[in-house]
Amino acid sequence: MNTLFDLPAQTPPAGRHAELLDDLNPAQREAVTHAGAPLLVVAGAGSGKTRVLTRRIAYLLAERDAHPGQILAITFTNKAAAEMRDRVSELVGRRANAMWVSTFHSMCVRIMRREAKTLGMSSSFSVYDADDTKRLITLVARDLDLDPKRYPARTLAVHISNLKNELQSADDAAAAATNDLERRVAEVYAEYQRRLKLANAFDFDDLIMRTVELLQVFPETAEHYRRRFRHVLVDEYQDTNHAQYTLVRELVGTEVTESGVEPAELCVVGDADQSIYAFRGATIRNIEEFERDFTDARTIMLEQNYRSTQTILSAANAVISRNPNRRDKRLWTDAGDGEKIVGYVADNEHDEAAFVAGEIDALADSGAIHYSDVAVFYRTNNQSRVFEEIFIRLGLPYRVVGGVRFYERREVRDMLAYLRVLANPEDTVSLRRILNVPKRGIGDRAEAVVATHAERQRISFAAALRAASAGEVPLLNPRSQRAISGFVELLDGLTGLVDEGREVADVLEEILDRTGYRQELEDSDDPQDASRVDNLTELVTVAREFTEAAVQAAEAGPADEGLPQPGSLPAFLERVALVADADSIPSPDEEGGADAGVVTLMTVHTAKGLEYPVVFCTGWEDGVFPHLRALSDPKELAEERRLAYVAITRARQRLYVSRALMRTAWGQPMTNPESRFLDEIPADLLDWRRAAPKQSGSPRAATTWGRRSSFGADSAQAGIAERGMRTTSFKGWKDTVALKLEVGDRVSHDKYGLGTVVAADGTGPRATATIDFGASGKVKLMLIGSVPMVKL
DNA sequence: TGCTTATCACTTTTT
DNA sequence: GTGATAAGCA
Repeated sequence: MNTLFDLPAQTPPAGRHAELLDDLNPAQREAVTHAGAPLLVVAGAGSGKTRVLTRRIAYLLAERDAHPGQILAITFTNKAAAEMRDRVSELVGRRANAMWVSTFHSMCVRIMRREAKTLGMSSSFSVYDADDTKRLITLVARDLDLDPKRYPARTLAVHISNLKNELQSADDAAAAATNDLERRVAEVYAEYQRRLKLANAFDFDDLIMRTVELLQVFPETAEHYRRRFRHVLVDEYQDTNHAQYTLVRELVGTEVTESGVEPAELCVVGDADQSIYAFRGATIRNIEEFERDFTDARTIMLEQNYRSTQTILSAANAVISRNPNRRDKRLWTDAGDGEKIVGYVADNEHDEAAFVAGEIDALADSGAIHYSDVAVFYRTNNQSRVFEEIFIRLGLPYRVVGGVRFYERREVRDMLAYLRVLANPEDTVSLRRILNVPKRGIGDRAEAVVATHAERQRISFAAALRAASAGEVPLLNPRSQRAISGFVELLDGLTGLVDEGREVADVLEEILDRTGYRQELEDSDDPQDASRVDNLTELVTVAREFTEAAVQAAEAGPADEGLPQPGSLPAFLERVALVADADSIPSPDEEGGADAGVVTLMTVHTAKGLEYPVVFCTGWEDGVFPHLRALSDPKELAEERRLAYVAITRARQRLYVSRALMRTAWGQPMTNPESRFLDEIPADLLDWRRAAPKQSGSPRAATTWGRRSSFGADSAQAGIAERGMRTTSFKGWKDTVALKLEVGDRVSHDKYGLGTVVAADGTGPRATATIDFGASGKVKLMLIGSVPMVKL
């Protein structure tokens, strides 16, 4: 390791750290050395973004006399944060430890732990993740007597989250509400927020929003952080939402404060073309408007790519260029054209998987690659199944990344809920989760009685539970009361262990024993429960290692400010809440050697930020990728296209694109037309290993279908006649008596593809619609019964 | 209280 | 096809 700055005698004078710059291209160098005005680095895929960021930090320390403590670098994932810290450490040595390199969320937790009291919270607050949030909203919605069909918790949660991302309070939401749903959401939001506070908890969105609030309402607090952080760097800026953008602005400051604190130096790095999280509130507005948001801002474009062949880049450029209103950017490389992109049209998803498996096998046999060089991408998680089936059959080693995560498994979450209650007794969601887990005779009825008591007495659920245990809740039957007393005693006993300072893993073991949780699983004959036991054992191991790591860290140096006692229960819970297991992705370079590694399977979203020598992009069909839900909305379609761009640009040497003519979804077969993105790849870059039958060039499947079947007025019964060979079918639509269509509606038909309603006649069972399917022509269809078509 | 059966609805998910 | 919730019954 190069520990330049730990060796004072050898520290060269300023201006001599040429090695920080000499292997950079001119644009990169400029991004590293730029000083003063806010800087936006537009970093195309594979253009050396991380290198620029880490070098810039090293440069700030070496050449511009910045202190590590003045540096704040913000990322979205812990993995990215860890990588950045490591790479800076390699350049500057241990001094890197004094920097704040963290995710938005852990940064906020860190600030809030210190400032919680200012906002009326205790610093032992819990952090609620999506699942906790949904549970609490379910409770709230039930208490407000909302019909769960009309207002599902999921929907409410999404709306509330969006509001928070826009920094809208419940009052704001109520004031702005224009329809029933919005009014209900505002109501739920207000009550949900009240309950969060009662539970001494923040949800993920709160962490950001309330930190913004803190900085805005308490200028002296804001100034404290501004004084401290003179350099703020933000990675993946295209993924920031409004709240995060505001947070950055507040941290940096926009003008000199009264006491003379200048705005900090800001550097953000991002690529609007790789923005794929709009559905979570990310807005590329932040990157597009950077120059307007920050006066005198400077923009530097990184377009030279060090990852892929020119063929791959040309395909990526061609696809992404179809997106409207985008800043033009063209990736290039001096690495040469490389192989053509291999295309394959499979009969069905099994055929597609077999092709992929066969290809991987052949490449591996030829010695050209290791399994770990290969990644298979798909749009949705359920597509992984066919690949797994065939990989298992062929004995191809693989690994699926994503899907149900370790920390989302029920048994793990149950144990964590116990721990959270021990750390924060007011954590109602966790408390109610474990109330009757494992079964101990405290049923829904008893729970409801306690909840009502809490509400009436205006006390917390925890307090009401204690009251119930002491027999102070008259409506409770004696049997339930005994059960509750037993539960309260159990918790008290466990709390005693924590107070004694027993380590987390020991406490976990005790919970597993004393609650009978482990016993119950071991006695079960459900094979799933055996793996649950394994997961719990794993959790104990994780906790054990966590404590050991903390002990070692404590020997290495003093504890960091703003963090819980290392190795403690709160520290463990924080790690689990904010770190999860994102870093479980095997990287190609770590594997190899004697071990050829495994093939990696994942969604395109998960693949962002990764790269592989060989990439299979599968399921490129309209309705799959781009996803059906995105077809009707140009904004969502543009996001799908960015997703395609991300997928393509993950590949270093070889890229495969495949689709299936027919695919089983939700138990029913459906045919999908070729993905429009396939069509957007220039034909000369593609080598079709197997093309679609009966077609030249690559006309849309919908077109072919439409031309072949001669639909006229007399085939108005098409919707019924074709039932047997129906392709798409979704339960919700199958039994619709009549699809209500109006002129101008957009529809998606199983065979004809997308169309626009040009005429609608008749009502009820005689209703018909004339629809213009573009290239497939105009078709008149009956709307009765099973219509293989959806309104978009 | 708790087990069984019916019903539904189904992207993506850094934290 | 699946997994998650809700009503129905022992």
